[in-house]
Amino acid sequence: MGAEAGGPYLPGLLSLREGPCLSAAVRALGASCDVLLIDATGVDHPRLAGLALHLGAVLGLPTVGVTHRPLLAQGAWPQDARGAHSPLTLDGDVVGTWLRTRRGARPVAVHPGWRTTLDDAIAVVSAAASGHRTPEPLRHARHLARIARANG
DNA sequence: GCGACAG
DNA sequence: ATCTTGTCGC
Repeated sequence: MGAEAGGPYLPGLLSLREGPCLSAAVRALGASCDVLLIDATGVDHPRLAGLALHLGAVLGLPTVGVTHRPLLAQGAWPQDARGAHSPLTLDGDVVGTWLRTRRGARPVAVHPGWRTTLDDAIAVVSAAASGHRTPEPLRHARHLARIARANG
């Protein structure tokens, strides 16, 4: 599978670098899915078009984004309780939410993506986290990426 | 020119 | 992202 980056990493232009490779990879799977969990933002973007939204539009698949921190949006952290969440706003609009996936760990930023709502996003990330800060699918993907990188 | 803005 | 060091909880 072609794994060439589409360009250098530049804040706001992540989809230019990761988009081509990711869309090709998802298509290569040849399998259907209910929703794609993307390590990127949605409307929280300089042009309101983060990679989670971009990829979902290109593939025609629902997406939910989750990142360590917001790109431009801001919001106070929720209380330190599992499942607690607080809004992330950009120019007065709620574009995502902080979500405490695990007690004692800093919250993750959750972003509604292509054809998903804020509630959908929270539900998907909460269910996928299951006790860990990072959703299991993303931890698994990173694990596989490390192994692939170690080989050739 | 500098700062910072996903990864 | 990637790297290193230190701390905490299971």
